[in-house]
Amino acid sequence: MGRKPCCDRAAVRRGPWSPEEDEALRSYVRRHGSGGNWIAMPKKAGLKRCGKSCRLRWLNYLRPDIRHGGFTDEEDAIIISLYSQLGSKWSLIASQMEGRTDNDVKNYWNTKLKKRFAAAAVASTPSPPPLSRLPAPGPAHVVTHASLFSPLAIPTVKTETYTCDDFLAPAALRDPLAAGGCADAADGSTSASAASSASNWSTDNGAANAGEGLFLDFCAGSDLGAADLLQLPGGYYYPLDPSLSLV
DNA sequence: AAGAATGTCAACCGCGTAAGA
DNA sequence: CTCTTACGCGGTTGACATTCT
Repeated sequence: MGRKPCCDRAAVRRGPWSPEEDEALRSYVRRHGSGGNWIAMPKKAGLKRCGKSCRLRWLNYLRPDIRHGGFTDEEDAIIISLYSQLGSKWSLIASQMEGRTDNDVKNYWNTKLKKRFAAAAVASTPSPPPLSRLPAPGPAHVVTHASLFSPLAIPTVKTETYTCDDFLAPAALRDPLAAGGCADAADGSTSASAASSASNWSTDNGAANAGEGLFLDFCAGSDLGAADLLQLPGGYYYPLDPSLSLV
């Protein structure tokens, strides 16, 4: 007993879109917009497609401002940082990035970033965490993304597009990093303007982190400048270059 | 060269919810 | 209010491409 389908599956085409269908959809939306009704639109546009399918095709592929692939380090940083704060709110994350769709960001996370992230976590396990961060005694911890970060309250969601600067460490924090010191939490002060990015730099671990099971202690080696690290909530760092070795 | 394994990404599915009747 | 409808979203699937053995 599933939910009833949104359209007659026997009467609609499914699977990959042909160039002709793309063109029909594109030209219809250009002339009329979606008309505020995706369900009725395919019929008007002469398409034998489900309205949902049309909407998805337009939003994820045909929209003129879409960019595919070629994610930059800055975009990686944005995704990782926002994921650490928001979780799998792909539409929210994508909305902070020019020309990216939730589907694109989700796919990119699942196929690339997640693995880099997992590899970093594995690489960090052999070295014991600093005493000040030892987890409280308790049951064995399962290593999940959620377990890597403390919950973080997001006061507001930035409505404009993030820039790379939003994710650069404050100068006071960057200097000790560039000097090769271990990337431990600084004082958390920040001059970042956006509320959410400011929260990125609020590095006070506080009591919220007590009991967290696994800690990523990325220490900056001599070849590892601050620009190569993304700081994550809770005083953690993520190496933007996957080839960088972790201590 | 061929088959298997793995990666990538477009598309689908179904749930939650807002809006309107 | 309740019900219906459509939209938007996140999770998942499956086809195709690429790499490995």
